[in-house]
Amino acid sequence: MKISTKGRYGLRAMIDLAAYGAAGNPVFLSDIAKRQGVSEKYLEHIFGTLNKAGLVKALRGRKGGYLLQKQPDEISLKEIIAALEGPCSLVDCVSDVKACQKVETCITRDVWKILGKKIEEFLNGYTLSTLVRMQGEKARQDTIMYHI
Amino acid sequence: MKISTKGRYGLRAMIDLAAYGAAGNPVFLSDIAKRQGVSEKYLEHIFGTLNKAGLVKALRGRKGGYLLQKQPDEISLKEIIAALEGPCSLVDCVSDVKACQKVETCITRDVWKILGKKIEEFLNGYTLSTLVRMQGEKARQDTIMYHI
DNA sequence: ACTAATCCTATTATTTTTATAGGAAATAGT
DNA sequence: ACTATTTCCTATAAAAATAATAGGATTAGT
Repeated sequence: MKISTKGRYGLRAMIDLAAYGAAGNPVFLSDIAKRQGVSEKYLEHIFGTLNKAGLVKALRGRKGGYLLQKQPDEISLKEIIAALEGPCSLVDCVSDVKACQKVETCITRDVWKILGKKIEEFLNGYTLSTLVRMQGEKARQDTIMYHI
Repeated sequence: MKISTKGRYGLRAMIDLAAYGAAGNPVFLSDIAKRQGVSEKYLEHIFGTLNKAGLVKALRGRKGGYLLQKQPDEISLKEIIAALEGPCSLVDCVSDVKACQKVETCITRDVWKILGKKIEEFLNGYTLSTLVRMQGEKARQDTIMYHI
């Protein structure tokens, strides 16, 4: 039960994009990759997925780059993770009843289903703007700590 | 973010063991495997893990089989899943700070940490006896439905 | 001794993850 | 038109994790 690099890198990249693209100007993937310490080539794939999911908008050519498709407070963590990691169904039989014969009687399916819902609700509680704000507060906290 | 077959089969097997071994008599792995529709050879591995984790007790030889190491209401889902799937840390840096350089400043780590805790708490809320009871209720419900 | 159960180690096939590589397509500036 | 710089698309591949299978060793009741 781990988040893959796609989800981890992708989320960090989206926060980066929300922070650095706030003014409405497109952000180069190369810059995000550099700041986040991730291979640009790998990030391309991730942004391809995010693009198809309608979460980012790309401008090609020189002076191109990426923009958020919606406002940071309208993009929930759930959407991002769902796009990159697939739906939060912890077992296949929750989203696809044909995945198991015992669907009707199996109690564990119910438990996994509830937990999946809980995870979704949790992720729905955070938007990109939430995270950007938290990130800012954390950085400031660190600075204060450093000066003491 | 999926539960692997080890976790899925293992949990179902533990519920099975709790239900059929309630009287204190050991249960054959072959019987559990048959009831759960899982390869006996594969279940052996899973029970090896559960054994080392101190969740089940094995009796070898003829008339052998498996017993729960503790009472069904003392075994939480969290213990079972932790034994079979590893700790509920969704990213490595939560349990191992050396896994990433950005640990101090990264806000996503905090989010994953909180979510991991939530999942743990959820799983801690269910014990084997809870699930056996729920299973029983569900079966009864189905029977009633069937008779209508 | 025989039988039936768990235990242990090795092997293997498949799938998923984690990338890398190379070029195509688009666009801004010259 | 040309060039530089960006995203886009497809293919490939190495590594790791998953999902088993196989064969025999060990244990214990009859």
